[in-house]
Amino acid sequence: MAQALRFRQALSPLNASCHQCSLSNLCLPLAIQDNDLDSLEDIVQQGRIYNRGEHIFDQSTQFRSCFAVKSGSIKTSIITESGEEQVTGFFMPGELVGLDSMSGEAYACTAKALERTSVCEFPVEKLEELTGKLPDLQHHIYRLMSQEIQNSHQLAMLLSKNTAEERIASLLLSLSSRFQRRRMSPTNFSLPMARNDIANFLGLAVETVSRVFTRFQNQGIIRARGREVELLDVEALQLVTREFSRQGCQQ
Amino acid sequence: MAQALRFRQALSPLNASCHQCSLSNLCLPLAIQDNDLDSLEDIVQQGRIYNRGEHIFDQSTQFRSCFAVKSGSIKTSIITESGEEQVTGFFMPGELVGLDSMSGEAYACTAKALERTSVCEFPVEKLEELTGKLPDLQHHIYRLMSQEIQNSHQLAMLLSKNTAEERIASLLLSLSSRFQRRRMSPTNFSLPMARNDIANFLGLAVETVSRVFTRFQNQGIIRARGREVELLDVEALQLVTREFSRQGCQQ
DNA sequence: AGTAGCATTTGACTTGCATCAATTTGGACG
DNA sequence: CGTCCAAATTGATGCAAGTCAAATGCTACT
Repeated sequence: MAQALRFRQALSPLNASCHQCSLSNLCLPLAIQDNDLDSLEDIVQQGRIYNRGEHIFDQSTQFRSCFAVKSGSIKTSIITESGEEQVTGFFMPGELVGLDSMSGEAYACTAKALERTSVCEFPVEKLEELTGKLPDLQHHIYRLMSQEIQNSHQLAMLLSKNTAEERIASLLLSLSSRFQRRRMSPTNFSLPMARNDIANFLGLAVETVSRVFTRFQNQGIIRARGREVELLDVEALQLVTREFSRQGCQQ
Repeated sequence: MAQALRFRQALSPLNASCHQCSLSNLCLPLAIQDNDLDSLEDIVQQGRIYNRGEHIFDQSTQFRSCFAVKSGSIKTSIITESGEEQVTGFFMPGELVGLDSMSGEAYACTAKALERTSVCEFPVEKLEELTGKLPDLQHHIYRLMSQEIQNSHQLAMLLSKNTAEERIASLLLSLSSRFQRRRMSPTNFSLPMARNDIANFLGLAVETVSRVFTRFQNQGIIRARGREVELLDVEALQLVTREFSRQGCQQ
């Protein structure tokens, strides 16, 4: 019986060790030596499973850990005193949530499961201790945080310079490439988030998102039924995201 | 002669050691023990002085160092292939530039001196080595990077949810508090950047920035002559930034 | 299976800000 | 000290996207 249990644990994606985890090369690419992975594994806690809509943490939670998404997906958002929400990101398997909270006592944002989601938990205290010992791991964390800053700058650029169509095309392409990284279809996937979240993330009204989706559909660029999306013409999408820049060139 | 030179070095703000630097408690707050400061000082290079408009680095420069602003100010921006510019931040004395570039080979943005500006240079390789040895310093860097992510999220929120007036009020208040941190007047300062940079940063047209400035002036909230700004009614400004939220509350 | 309560879509109308155009101001420099 | 060019201001107009309103589609729950 104990044998059977151990066996089950080894196979279940939810309890997979870092070594076995199919995401380890996303979550902790190259950087980490095999024996370093052992040390990391010592501090990783298998997080629980969250149902759709459940909070992993919110802005009143004391900051304790970062979380790697194992399966499912998470949205992070800032909620202002007045209840306004600003979605700051969507996180898919292999991506790390909580890096923006490494200053301050409480989390800087609220993280909510968009669907049934499982995570790995990295207690920061132990993580910092470990990165002090493993230069490669430290370097990797720096990279991830820096990447997070860049992503956010890209978002700011999108928000300040691009039209609704361009923003949505960008998001679709971003999702596409992230599905591809996980060896899933880059052209046929189901959106983990609601139209509302897309709109909020991209600084648009829901109605506008909806309209752009149907416009893209009428142009034969995508096919969308609810959350199911098929990218029919990726090149056209890429063209949309660059439309603005091309105009800039012509001047 | 050698004596005289050493003496000059010790006093000049441009060559001040970290111990002597008046900014050290901004740039490296509390976190750093006194003897740790020695180690840090060993790796810090006294950067040169940049004239207004000079590049500290750009997106084609190989990433090598982060820079702390000692005097003057810097603007960072992303320049797209098509020449579009998106200003991503303004950096004043005591603030650290380049954290967004810690992934990748080249800098993620372009940094330009807004006025005559001097910097300290931290070669990343040595910095990473040092943070591996000094947990407090490592923690501090994590904090700074995390703060940078949060700032960028705040900017995204500003861009996606707030009106022109709210954005500009926010910027003025941000500058105000940063001047205050440096023990300078929080109500009477001169903008280091042009209207153009403000507009770009806030996702507005220059004309709009100009109009909002005069509107604020007519309302008696500020007084502005070119780059010289006086905040006459800080509370009113704060009220402007919250106007949106208040409406949200009323619903 | 039926219903309640959201999420999404579609249409009609409004508006804040961009754009275009024309001055005015101001700083650098011979 | 005047000249020149870039920065800033001001005015007039148009449009992309927001808002309001209503219909339809989902999905979960009893």
